[in-house]
Amino acid sequence: MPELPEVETTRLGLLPAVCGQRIEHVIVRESRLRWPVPEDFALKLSGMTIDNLSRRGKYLLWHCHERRRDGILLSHLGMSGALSCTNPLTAPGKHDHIDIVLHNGTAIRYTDPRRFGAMLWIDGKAAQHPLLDKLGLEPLSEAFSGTYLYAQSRTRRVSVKEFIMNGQVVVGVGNIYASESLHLAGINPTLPVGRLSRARCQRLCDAIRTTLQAALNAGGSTLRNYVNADGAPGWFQLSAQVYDRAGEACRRCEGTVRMVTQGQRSTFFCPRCQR
DNA sequence: CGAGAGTCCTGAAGGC
DNA sequence: TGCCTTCAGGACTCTC
Repeated sequence: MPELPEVETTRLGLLPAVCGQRIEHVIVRESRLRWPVPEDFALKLSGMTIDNLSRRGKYLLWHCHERRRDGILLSHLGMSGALSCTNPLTAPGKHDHIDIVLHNGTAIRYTDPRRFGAMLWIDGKAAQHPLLDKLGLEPLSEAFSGTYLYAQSRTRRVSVKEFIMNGQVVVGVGNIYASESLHLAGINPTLPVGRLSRARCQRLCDAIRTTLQAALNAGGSTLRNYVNADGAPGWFQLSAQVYDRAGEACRRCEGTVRMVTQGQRSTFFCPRCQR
């Protein structure tokens, strides 16, 4: 499932293929995504030139313009979505919901078996949208620090794991990387976040950075059907320290990895070296 | 406002 | 073999 590193990998893969390209037409085969694809979606996109592809959290922002019209295509991969470059003549599969056909003859194909993803259109130049307005800090930005985590968490009673997965605090830390980051930081995921010391918040911040950066360097991770923009599967999960390893030996100490449920999500951790 | 539960969806996995 | 049930998971949305 795409987490921030996968989304960034997708962005980097698509960037050279779409930048400066005019959109010839758009085919919407299935409009029932996370939110219904608007009726006029294809119409709004047609004729637009893609100027840039940026990312905010796990959202991709396709900045477009026409003669006297600007807009942003906002896309999200949900948990099973993928964007790939393809020949538009290639027969679409069962879950190939949208094709964005470019002037150069290639198509950006959006595939998403579970349809948790999204494709929306924002009129105008400003990246203002209810979905973007309340997002927390980018984990790889300067502003994201131990001090920030400490300050934001003082009054909160949720567990540290649920806290770092809250997109209004920090974006892009999904279920896999939350477990991995906490393991690296040596912090028990069930601790109430409001009780973490300054020093531990700093360790956690560093661990989140390190974990996401490592995944980014590796080209994104994958579970089951994730495919990046070049069609190559990632491999980060092969080096997971705790995720999906319940009952197995901790890779850092003599402990055994345990699974617990937090906020209806599974968490993996080593009770021996995460306290 | 914060916390917790509910919701969308389909493929994989397990039980019988 | 095949049907049925359960579960996972991002993140918005609702309820308390």
